[in-house]
Amino acid sequence: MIELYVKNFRHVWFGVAYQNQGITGMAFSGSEQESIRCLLNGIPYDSPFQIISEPPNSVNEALVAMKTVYEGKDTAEKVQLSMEHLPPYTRRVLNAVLLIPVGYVTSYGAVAKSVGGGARAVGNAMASNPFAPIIPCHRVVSSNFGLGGYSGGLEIKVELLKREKRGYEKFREVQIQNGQLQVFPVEFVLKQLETPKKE
DNA sequence: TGCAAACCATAAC
DNA sequence: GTTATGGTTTGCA
Repeated sequence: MIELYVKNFRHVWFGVAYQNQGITGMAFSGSEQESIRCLLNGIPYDSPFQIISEPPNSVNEALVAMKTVYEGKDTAEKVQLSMEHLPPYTRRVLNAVLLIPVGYVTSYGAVAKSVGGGARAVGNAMASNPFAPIIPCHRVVSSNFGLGGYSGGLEIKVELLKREKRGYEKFREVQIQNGQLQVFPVEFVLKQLETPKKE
């Protein structure tokens, strides 16, 4: 049995799917219905589920963590995610993306270089990320610092990035499992965003 | 700048 | 097996 939990923080509905003592998916949106719909999207069509109001501790922590990331604050605690149901490559990508610090972004190609595979494959992994925004796929953008895409809508992606602005100026590298990943200040994206289109 | 061709894991047939 | 499909990238006119 899959259990679904949704909770409203300041007009945003955060939801978590819980199965076998583990968190298998999450979603957020402006309406309760939509959040539940997204959660259901991530589970097999005919699996039984129920919506529950009293979440266990781990779920509650996840909900709070989601809210924290959503608001652009620095995340303190790590949430335990179960990714066994995901394809191996997707898992590698998601684990790498998880290490992108607040205030920085990277590109699909850069992620690809650090975990193997190609940029488009990384894009696919992002598109199927069940753990947004905890796994910060919003911090992955095009190589030219264009936005790229976002399943939840590009506006949300921009909002999240704006809130994560930290005033960094230089790129840097972070250690991931078996390599390094270049990350760049989120400002690079925001700046390019406001460059006026030329007439 | 714009377009075409390479790129690569997954899901769907 | 094979094909189709992207939240890409790069090169070249």
